[in-house]
Amino acid sequence: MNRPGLRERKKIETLHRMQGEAMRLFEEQGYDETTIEQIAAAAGVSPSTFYRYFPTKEDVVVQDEYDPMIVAAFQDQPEGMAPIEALRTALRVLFGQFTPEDMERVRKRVDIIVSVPAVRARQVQQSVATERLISEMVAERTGRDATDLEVRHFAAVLVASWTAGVIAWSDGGLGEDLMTIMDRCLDHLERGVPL
Amino acid sequence: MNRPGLRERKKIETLHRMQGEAMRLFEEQGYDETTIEQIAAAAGVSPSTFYRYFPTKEDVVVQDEYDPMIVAAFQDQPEGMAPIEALRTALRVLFGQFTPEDMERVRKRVDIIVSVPAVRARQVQQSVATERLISEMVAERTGRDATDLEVRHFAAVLVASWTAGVIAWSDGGLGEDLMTIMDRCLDHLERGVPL
DNA sequence: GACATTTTGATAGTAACTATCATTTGATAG
DNA sequence: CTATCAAATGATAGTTACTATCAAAATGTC
Repeated sequence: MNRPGLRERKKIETLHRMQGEAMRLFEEQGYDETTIEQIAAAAGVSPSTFYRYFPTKEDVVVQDEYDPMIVAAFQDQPEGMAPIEALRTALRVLFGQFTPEDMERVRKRVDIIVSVPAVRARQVQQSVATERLISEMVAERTGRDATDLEVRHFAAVLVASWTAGVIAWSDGGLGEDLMTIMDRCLDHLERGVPL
Repeated sequence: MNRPGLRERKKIETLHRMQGEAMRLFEEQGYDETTIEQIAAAAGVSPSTFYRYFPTKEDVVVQDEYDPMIVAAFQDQPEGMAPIEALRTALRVLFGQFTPEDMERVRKRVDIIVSVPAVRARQVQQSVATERLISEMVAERTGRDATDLEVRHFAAVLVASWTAGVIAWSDGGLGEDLMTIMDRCLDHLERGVPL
């Protein structure tokens, strides 16, 4: 069996070091004021290496490994469960595994995503991929086609709901925790967003 | 009263010429393969002038004058009307004023928005502004606060629904017209996106 | 026609990103 | 342990979007 190996371990370590140093520099001097050269230098690598790990500067903030976890948690839910309910439960399970440090990291990232337009834009590109993922999972679950208007609409609206929740959580200070806000958003959505 | 004047007329003309030439070049040789220098040259202006009209290359596709029209049409709707219904009607009114040529132009723009990630990202930044606009209009109408979670959630989800509709329309070939698709999306949303 | 103001053009510079090739480092077989 | 191969890194040069600044031209006003 393929044990991790020094090579792979070093790569992961380098990746995390670059992300860590980048976040530190962003906090200290701002996103736009930080160059890739600085990030690379702080992490002890060349700019070339930076670009091998992150296709764009924005990715150093946006990139994470949560998507496959969500997919797994979603598919763990029982067949008969309604899609929106399955997703809610999946998120609950995922958050349950997060340490407070994880949450703090997420919050810092979201802060930048919300406040730097270019990063937010990049995040949205990610969301498009997530939408497709949801469309496919939901299509499989309901026996519909993934290109069906209502399936795609469901995915788009759900991602928007989720995003709105995260943003509200991030700039809402320490008011409520993320899951509570998410529940309120999903409830509101299920009722047809009445006002 | 301020009559248009030669100066303003020329500016509008220059703006439209740049957008027109840009769209032509994008169609002919692709978005990424077209430089701002080329667009400026084709429109008979300097690159400096291009940047005075459009802050980014993406804006030449994304920028339009529809937002204020939507706001106006929305505020024309009777007080008592539910927000989602008022918006639906406002859109219907707006589309009614569009010529087939307008629609063709919109479709070409949407094609690029959907297919070029950078442009789509820029469009999303616009959408964030639109969300805020909707939040404020809805807040005024319902007597709530514009920073209220449910108000912001409503705006976010509504913009997502609308966007999903436009995208489906754009790559759905000549199947249905935009307003029909929009109606289906808004209906689906009002019912709580059941599947 | 003279003057003020707005719009444009030209120039130089920064930084993100790409492409390419030589160099180093970790994995592997003998 | 060494020789060899593959993967990862570094260095270099170049393109292009975008910024800042100042001089020149076009337009509006008296």
